[in-house]
Amino acid sequence: MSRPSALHVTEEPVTIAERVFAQIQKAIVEGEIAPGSKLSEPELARTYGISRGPLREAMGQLEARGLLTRRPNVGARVVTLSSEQLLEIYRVREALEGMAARLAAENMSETEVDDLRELLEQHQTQIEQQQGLAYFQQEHDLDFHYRIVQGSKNSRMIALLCNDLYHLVRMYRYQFGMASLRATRAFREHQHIVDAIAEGDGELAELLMRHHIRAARKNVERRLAERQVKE
Amino acid sequence: MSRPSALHVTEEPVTIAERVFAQIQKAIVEGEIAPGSKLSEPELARTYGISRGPLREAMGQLEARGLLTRRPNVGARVVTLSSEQLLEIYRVREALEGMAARLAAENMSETEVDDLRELLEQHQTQIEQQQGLAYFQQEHDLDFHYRIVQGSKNSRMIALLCNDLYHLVRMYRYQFGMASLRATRAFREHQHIVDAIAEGDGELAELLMRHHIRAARKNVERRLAERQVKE
DNA sequence: ACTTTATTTATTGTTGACAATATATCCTGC
DNA sequence: GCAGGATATATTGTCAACAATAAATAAAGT
Repeated sequence: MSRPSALHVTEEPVTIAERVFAQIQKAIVEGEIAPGSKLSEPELARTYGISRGPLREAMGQLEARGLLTRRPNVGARVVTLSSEQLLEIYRVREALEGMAARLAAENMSETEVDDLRELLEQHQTQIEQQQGLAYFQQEHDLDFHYRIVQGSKNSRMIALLCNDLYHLVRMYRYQFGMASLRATRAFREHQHIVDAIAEGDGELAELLMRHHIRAARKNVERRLAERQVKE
Repeated sequence: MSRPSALHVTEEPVTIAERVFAQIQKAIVEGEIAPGSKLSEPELARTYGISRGPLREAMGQLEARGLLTRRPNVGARVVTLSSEQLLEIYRVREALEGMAARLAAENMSETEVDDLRELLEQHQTQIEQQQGLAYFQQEHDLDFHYRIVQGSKNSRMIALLCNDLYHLVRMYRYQFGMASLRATRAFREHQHIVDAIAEGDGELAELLMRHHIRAARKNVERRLAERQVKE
């Protein structure tokens, strides 16, 4: 089962396992299948109208993506991403996205940079509509970070972040509604990153991106600490 | 099928799929199953004495690890890692291992650092026996980089590098026999990295590690260029 | 009433068979 | 001899059934 991607070529046959993998992934990320919940193969097979064979294959891929864990003879359970794990992911993101920004500065065409600026304009409109109170990243090509990673032209990095980690991050966002409350600042940081990329300044792009992700991590840390005090 | 790890707890049941996954992974990494070769399910099932169901699950996991690709209705093929892809992996490694070294400087205990120095002593003996001509990294706990990543205590990073990428790197080494010819220099760099970690200097540890990986990448680039001239 | 043991039920892991698809082989025409 | 079409064969994807294991329930003991 090859990994489904957003740029799926429609002539290529798609196995049942691949289709169901995408459906279950979406259901998990969006919380329709709750974190921590036990997955029943017979039930899921009935729900999707397939046999358990391809369902198990789909579940294997979901496990490989970190969205669920499986224990032999016991079954599969959707992950509950602890705050420690979320912070771990931010460390990985800092490293990888920093490097991605550096590579994007080297590899992105002028057209691509223009497209990215246009995306930021859309984001600006969005922020204004929310009166500077929130900055949501939408999926895939509408997500600033996703676009930078694509701009790195490093397929391994793209696979790690866009196929794996970003799903986990989105899952956490659905769960805890962690819209960025640093909207205007985050937006400005995005703009600076694009400026550095446009100038082909890889070192600066990396520095700015790492700082940006680190600030987001610290923000998450702060909010987790606040929540802990509340409990 | 949970990911088999080197620290496998023996009381936990191991499915056939997990067992065969490990066997096939080893066979692929060590070149026993040649890069580029087509995998036949009936043949592999006969070889390992199992049915095709768990074999397919194992192959799904191998695909998730990047060791093979699968096309619907066509079958699976062991990857041939191109030089571009190898260089991509070095970029990812530079980013992740740099961050891992930083985290190791924060998280490793004195005992762990001592153990690491001891490993380096063994490595020194090895280099002397080879008259400074080669510096092989052996598997897992005997591999310097593996140990640093473990020292990061970041499970996500460990999963990405130790469970995924390092297998690919080892596969390439088996294929092209790319023992490090910068033995004494690489060894000295390892020592400096450990020094920085021992001092708890995360920034320096990261800088040194990144430089080390970058030097290795440039070395690979140079050798690929030389080989191209030869052809 | 609570704990332990035994039994039942449901689920997970595996197998072999069938359907669908691709590949290999054979045949015909130029 | 080569190209294209037809046929045969092998492989891949899926299904349903069986075996093994864990969880749930019931029964027995204290």
